Amino acid sequence: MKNREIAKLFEEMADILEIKGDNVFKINAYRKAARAIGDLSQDVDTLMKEKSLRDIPGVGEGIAKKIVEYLETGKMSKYEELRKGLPEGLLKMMTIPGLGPKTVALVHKTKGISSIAQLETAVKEGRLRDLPGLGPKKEENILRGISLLRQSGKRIPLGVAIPILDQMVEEIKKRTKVGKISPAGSLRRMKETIGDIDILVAGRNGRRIIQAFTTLPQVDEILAAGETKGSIIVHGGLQVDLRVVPEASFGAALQYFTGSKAHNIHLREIAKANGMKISEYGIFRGQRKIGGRKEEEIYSALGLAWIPPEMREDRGEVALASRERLPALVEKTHIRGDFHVHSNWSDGSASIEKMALAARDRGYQFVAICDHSQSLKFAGGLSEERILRQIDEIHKLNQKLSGIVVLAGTEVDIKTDGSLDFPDSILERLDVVVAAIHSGFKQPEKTISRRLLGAVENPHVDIVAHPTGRLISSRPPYQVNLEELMAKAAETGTALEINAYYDRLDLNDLQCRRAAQLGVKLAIGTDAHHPDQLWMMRLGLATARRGWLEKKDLLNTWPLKKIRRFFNLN
DNA sequence: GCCGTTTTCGGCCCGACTGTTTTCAGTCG
Repeated sequence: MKNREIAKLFEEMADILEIKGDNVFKINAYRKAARAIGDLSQDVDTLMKEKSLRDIPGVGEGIAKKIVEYLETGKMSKYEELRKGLPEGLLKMMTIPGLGPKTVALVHKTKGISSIAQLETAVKEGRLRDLPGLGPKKEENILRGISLLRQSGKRIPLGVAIPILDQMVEEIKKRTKVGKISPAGSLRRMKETIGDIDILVAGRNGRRIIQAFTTLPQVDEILAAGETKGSIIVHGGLQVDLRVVPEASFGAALQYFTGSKAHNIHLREIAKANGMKISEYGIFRGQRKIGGRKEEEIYSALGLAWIPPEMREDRGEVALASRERLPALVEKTHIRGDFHVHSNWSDGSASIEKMALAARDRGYQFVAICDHSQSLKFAGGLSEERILRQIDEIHKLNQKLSGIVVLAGTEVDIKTDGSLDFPDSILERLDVVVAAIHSGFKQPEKTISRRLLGAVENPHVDIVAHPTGRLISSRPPYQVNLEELMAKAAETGTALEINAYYDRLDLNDLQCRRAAQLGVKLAIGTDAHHPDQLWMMRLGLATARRGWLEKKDLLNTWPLKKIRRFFNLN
């Protein structure tokens, strides 16, 4: 799958054209195409063979030709040509916050600067003073941008950002009187990683609210503090922006700042084509404001159904909203249980009973205890004898507990040779068999795919856990032919997991969507090792919603009876 | 470079903040 690779090339071409001062619309066209290609759930190679590259929105004759050239020859001549004579360092300089293409081009042209290090030295030696538009403040900003880039600049997992947000919102509420307050941006869309946190507040006294915000104890640095916008860096290097708007514009602002950018541009195009204009203050026909207090007013003025934030990525949702054909996304209240938690029998830190009671407190009807299997020594994997004892213990516990059913399960290892870590005689005694790869991540695609396909074909395996093995902040996915895996899972009635652990989210949003298209059922498991981690169901649910899943697609929403039938249990 | 129930040419989202400006450019989201 070369999608990401190609997307990156176009993205880089856009950066280069920007430095060269080329037509901004052409630059945007490249960016738009790059994003669309990066978002594809199907292989571009397949699309090329089907002659349907031009069906990708934003891909026209020119870009399609470039894709074909790259897939056939491994090279893109236009890219090579643009790259020629352009130091790598210039593109790196573009990533310094506050520094854009104009400034990069200026210092390169006039001072021959072509790397971040050279830029830093030049500023410190005062060699940029004579340039137009470069005063002392700007020099200071460049240095700060460089240090900011060095200490952070990375996106953080959603599951790390959410607790930070919750704490800040509490603190702001304590310190000043605010009306409505809501996260916006990628956090509200529940994207798997967050670049910065956006908070939106309805209130009258902007200056006072911004003041309360910029003096929070978490603040490391203040980047901006105006009438309506404050921007800070908190400990750990994360940027948090807060905006204050009047109550009458709150909906418009929430819509606007939630994005995504591509989604908003799409809406604005529709508005413009129909003689309207959208801004964060409302939707207008001429001078007349026709909506803005509520988010729904923006969408309805455009003839669209309200679109859930998780879908706002310009991946086809706008067209569906115009035809009243949006999927009815699965909701929190639909969730009846968790398919994958650990106990202190393996590497969890709480007893089975504690996990069960915590699940009951969350309103669940069932929870599956899926401890590791024998090979996983470092995780305290259960021997055959111990898992039989655990099954007994779970049966006894179910006699005792009311209001929650504990399912006896396992997270059985798929070993490097493709065999499962328990014999069928054990697996057939379990309610839920979750199979997963924990070793041999570097094996070639054919080998890994064969291991996973073997697991899916085993009649006792109900769910394949974290199917790609990626860790968001530290490990790329292993090589697996997902398309083939999904087809086989659909055929055998095996579910694929949405592992909701904050560093996994595996399958991810687009993969979920593709799976559902192919008729695969999904099952969220939090992989919680402690009762305090059960909340991550929220992350798994978000991933499901971002993957456009409906109630029927997700086993967690089904009654236990129906689940048992799907798993072929009596 | 893309795109078309206004268009195959002439458009292509919109506003805040900052800094260095005396009316605006650059950057960001």
